[in-house]
Amino acid sequence: MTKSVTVAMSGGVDSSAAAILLLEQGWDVRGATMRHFDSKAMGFADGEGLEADIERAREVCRILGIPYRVIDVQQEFSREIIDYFVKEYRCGNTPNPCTRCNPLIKWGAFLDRLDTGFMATGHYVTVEEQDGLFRVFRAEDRNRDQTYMLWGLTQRMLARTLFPLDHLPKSRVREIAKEHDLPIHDSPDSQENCFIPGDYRVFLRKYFDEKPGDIVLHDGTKIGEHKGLSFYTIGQRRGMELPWSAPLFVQEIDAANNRLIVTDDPKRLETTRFRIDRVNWLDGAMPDIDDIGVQIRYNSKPVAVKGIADGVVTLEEPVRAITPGQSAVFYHRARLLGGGIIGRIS
RNA sequence: AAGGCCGUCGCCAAGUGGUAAGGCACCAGGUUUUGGUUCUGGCAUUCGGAGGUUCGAAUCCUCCCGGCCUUG
Repeated sequence: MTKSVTVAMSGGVDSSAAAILLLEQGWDVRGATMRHFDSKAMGFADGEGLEADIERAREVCRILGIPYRVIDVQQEFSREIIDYFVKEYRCGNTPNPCTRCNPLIKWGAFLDRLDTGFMATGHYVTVEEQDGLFRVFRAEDRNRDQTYMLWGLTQRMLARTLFPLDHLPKSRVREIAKEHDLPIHDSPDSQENCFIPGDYRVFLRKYFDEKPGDIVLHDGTKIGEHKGLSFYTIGQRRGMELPWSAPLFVQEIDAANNRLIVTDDPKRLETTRFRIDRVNWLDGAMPDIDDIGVQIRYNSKPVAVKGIADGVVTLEEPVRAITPGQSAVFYHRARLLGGGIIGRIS
């Protein structure tokens, strides 16, 4: 009997190609998309946003001749992701909704509702079973690697997941889509925040009022006024609207005093320690490995970890703009070990 | 009132006769399943105003306007 798998279809090239590959491998393939928010209510125009993605996914499944359905996870998404997103900005943090949505919604509410044993996604990551554990590795096409977003996954989730794109370059994925006459083979790669059209700050204003306050230099001198703390994140350069001899970067968000602390000295953005909360290790526990690197940003190189103890990560060398609310992701070379949420180190 | 200094892009600022550097800010793109970073491109036909000298002026001269400092 053929095993069945549901491909989480985004309406894009990657998940569509994943479905094709699985079909070629002989799987009983179905397609599904999660409806995690109300496109219209969130302010997306017709032809954009989730409903448009759903129609594209539906069309792809029609062409491939596989069943398709939409699974509603709005309640969970609203509670776990949107509320969280707003709350984090409110207290001066910079949330990373994707890394939370993955374990809680996509590999949570969505996966729970599938009627197939497996789920497949269009992520560019590699998974191998070693010593009875599923281990996740960076994609061969490093430019496409998406392991950073998956630090919250567990063995239980990985056991049910397939990543058919693991060894493919993006160019090949596009070819596959084209060979099958999918209308989306040349669709653009990336979106921004999937549930917010345009500027996230406009969205935040529906939940709370932005409160202007002081912009102070690292020595405490007031040099301007900010538009509301949620307009900024650590390391940010744009948006201060302050003429200065050199670029100014956000050094700290002082939510308690509604102040934005900025600096023109990039050295001051560097840190070698940070708190880490809600840690998850893919193996179920912190692996006994010496050579651990941590990546504190989606597009950056990992830095060698000196130690992890009492919820504090110490680095071998300073890193710029470590930002509370963002994800710190641990690696051993190409292998994803786990991650956590960066906290404030008082 | 007199003497001195100064007035160049939103801010800072080069340029003292040869046809407007640069930094910041801002804007537009590229990169990117968060935010941010970063990269690329754009950004004064014009130098407080009006005249004059000159082949040619932001640069020299005259007057006016505005700001700052010093002495009354």
